[in-house]
Parts: sequence; structure tokens; C-alpha cells
Amino acid sequence: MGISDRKEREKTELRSLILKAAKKLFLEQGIEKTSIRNIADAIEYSPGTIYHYFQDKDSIFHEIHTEGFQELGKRMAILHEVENPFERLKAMGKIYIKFAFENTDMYDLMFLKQAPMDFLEKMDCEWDEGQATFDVLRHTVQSCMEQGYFKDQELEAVTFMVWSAVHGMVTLNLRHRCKVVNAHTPDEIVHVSFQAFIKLIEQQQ
Amino acid sequence: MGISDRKEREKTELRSLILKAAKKLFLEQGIEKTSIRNIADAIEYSPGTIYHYFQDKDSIFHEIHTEGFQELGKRMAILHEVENPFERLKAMGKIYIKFAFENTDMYDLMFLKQAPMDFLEKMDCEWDEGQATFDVLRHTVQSCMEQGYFKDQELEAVTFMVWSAVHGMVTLNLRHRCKVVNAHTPDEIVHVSFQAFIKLIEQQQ
DNA sequence: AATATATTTGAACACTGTTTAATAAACCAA
DNA sequence: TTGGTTTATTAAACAGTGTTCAAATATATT
Repeated sequence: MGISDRKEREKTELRSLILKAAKKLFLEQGIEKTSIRNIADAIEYSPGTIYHYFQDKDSIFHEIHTEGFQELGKRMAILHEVENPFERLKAMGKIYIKFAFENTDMYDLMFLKQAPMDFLEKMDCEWDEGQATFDVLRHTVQSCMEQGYFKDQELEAVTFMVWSAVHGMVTLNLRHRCKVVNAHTPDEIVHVSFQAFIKLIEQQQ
Repeated sequence: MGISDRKEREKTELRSLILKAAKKLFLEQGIEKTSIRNIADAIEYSPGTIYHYFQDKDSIFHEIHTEGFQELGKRMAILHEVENPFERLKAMGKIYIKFAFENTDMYDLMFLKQAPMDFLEKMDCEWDEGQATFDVLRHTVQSCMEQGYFKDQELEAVTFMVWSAVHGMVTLNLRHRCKVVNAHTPDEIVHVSFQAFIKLIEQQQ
């Protein structure tokens, strides 16, 4: 069945060509300015062709969002080297913030944009990417609790709180709501308030 | 000058008629589905007329965003009755979360959407609405610090951290990222993690 | 009444995501 | 090689978007 194999290969090739062009345009100009016609132009196909490989725009951006989680996962991998749970939690926060700063549009797509969630809703799928990342955080928080951090607190609540705090800092910056802060630039305030958050947890000990 | 007075009056009347229709449509269907043509239809004028009263769509939604801050301000007003600073901080968080839950699209516009910030950028204006709200929070945090909370922390960093934590919880819920949490519904987790955050601050004392 | 000003309009421009009928290409069996 | 079938690709169309602008209408002033 070598022929149908090649056909299959050609099909996935054009599919990934579309995806590659979409990602390039997306990283250059964001989701709103990346239109189906732009993507079609970039790969020199008609707009209609794209709908033979993807059911809609949301599905394309869901796949790009997944690539974002792969990149974040890669960066998180070094955390295995950090033995101390609380040090690991701190390092995790720093990696998360660094990722957000260096991939603003990607972070936006992963944690703010409707598109990937709309796709999951339509397909009746779970948010596996978010789930896996949250699981890693939960595990680290649990280890911290076993060492006496977050005394008398509930694991799930603390984990979500930690995520929320960092996500909040990052998104207020991303969406230009940090102008109201004195004495710090928008980029600075994210870092100093993260340190303040860490200090708050540490001082409990 | 009675005639020009009446003309002035009529002009502001149509202006606020546009605004009223825009707000109604916005609260019913969100910003994306509220088009200039929708608004024009609702008030039975042509689309072009709207551009004699507003320079663009962003300016309309900046004004609606301001109304949102007025509503939030009204709700915050009862905080004057809460003497204890930390109780006031807790109450403030609860009001903020309640507002976000009861006015999801408005919260989105106020703290997430690009439109009002794009308008301020174009007009070279300050974000007065956000500034005023942040000032109230800063003042409350300062009072808390004077009572021994947030020991050895910087005021600005702590204030932004508190805002970020609550904003993070609210927006992760708003943008449907809470599915990953176990044992709690998306709505529940916001409340329990807020309690966890309060506990974290309290336990320092 | 004629002129000047202000307001309103509808059409146009350049876009958007998506669907579809028609066409072209590739494949397979006789 | 031919004929039939499947697959891939396209252009055009649909219904929408924000915005601009010349022209038409309405109002006010001289």
C-alpha cells in the first residue's frame, strides 16, 4: 500500500505547511490579523483549500495553542533537577513568567483567547494541555505542603490560587493594565509582585 | 442663545441614545457581536451618523467601559463602613469577584479587552478609571500594612499582587480555563481559592 | 427668499470566515 | 487505453465587519 501511504504523507505535508504558515503569521501579527486569506496567500493556495485540511479557524489555532504548550513543557522540563519543592515552585513561576514575556501572543492564545476553548467545546474534548500543566503545578504544591508550606489549606484551592496570582500579573501586563502602578515599569512590577507573593508564602514557614 | 442651546441638547441626546443602544446590545451579546450597523439599526439611523458622534468603535466602548467603573465604584462605596482594614480588603475582594460574576462582559471590557486601552493610546490619555480603583486598593493595603499585615513588603508590589491574584482567578474562570481543577466547579474554585489567599495573608499575622 | 451651516444618508472600500458548484487531477479496474 | 470514481483545488458567492465620503436633506441665519 505504498501509494496510499504517499498520499497520506502528501496530505499531512500540506496540512503542516498550512500550520507552519499560520504560526509564522500569528507570531508576527497576532491572531486577529492572521486571516484564512493571509495563510492561503502565504502558501500560494486558494482560501478554500485550507478548509479541506482544517474544519475552521479555531481548529488551526487550537493546534498552534498545543504547540505553545509543548514549548512551555520543554522549558518546564529542567524543573526535575530542582530537588527542593519550594525552590521548584519558585523556579516554575519564573519560567512561566519568562515564557509569557517572550511569547506574548502565544501566551494570549493559550490562556486568554476564546479560539482554542471554542474548538474543544465543539469537538466535546478535554483541555489536555492545560490539564497536564496544572497537574505538574498541583504536584509541586503538594510537595510544598508536605514540607509545611500552605498550612491548613486545601491542595486544589492553593494550586489554583498560585496559578491565578501569576496569571493575573502576566495578563494585567499583557493587556496594558499596569499603567496605574507607581514606582515601577509594567515589566518590573510583574517581577517585584511575584517576589512579594513568594515572600508571603515563605514568611508563613 | 436659546437655539444653539437646544441644538447642543439635541446633539448630546442623540449621542447618549447611541451609547444607550450600544450598551444594551453589548450587555446582550458582547462586544464582538455589537457592530456599528447593529447599533445604527437599533436607533434607526444610518451607520454613517454614528461617526458624527464618535470617532470610532473603540471610543464608544471606552465610554461604556467608564460606565462599568462607575458601577464598580458604586458597589465599592459601602467599604467606607468597614472600619477594620483587613476586613475592608476582604470585602473589597468579594465585591470585585461578585461584580465580575454578575457582569462578565463588562469585566471583560474593563480589564481584558484591548478596545478601551487602544482608545487611550490614540487620545494620549491616562487610564483614570483604573487609576482611581487601584488607588483605593493601595490605600486599603497600606492600612493593612500599618496593622502588621504584609510585613517587610513593598506597598506597590503587594497592591499589584493582590489585584493580580483576584484578577487571575476571575479571568481564568471567565475565559473557561478552570476545567482543569478537580473537586470544584469553575465558579466554586474562584471562591475557595480567594479564601485560600486570604488565609495565606492572615496566617502571617 | 437666498444663502450658509449642520446633519444625515447610502454607497463604496477593503476587509473577514465560510460554503459551494464547478473544475482539474489522480487513481483504479476492466 | 478507456471509463468511472474519488480526491484536490479553485473561483465565486454569501453575509457580514469598520470606516470614509460625496451627495442630499434639513435647519438656521441674513
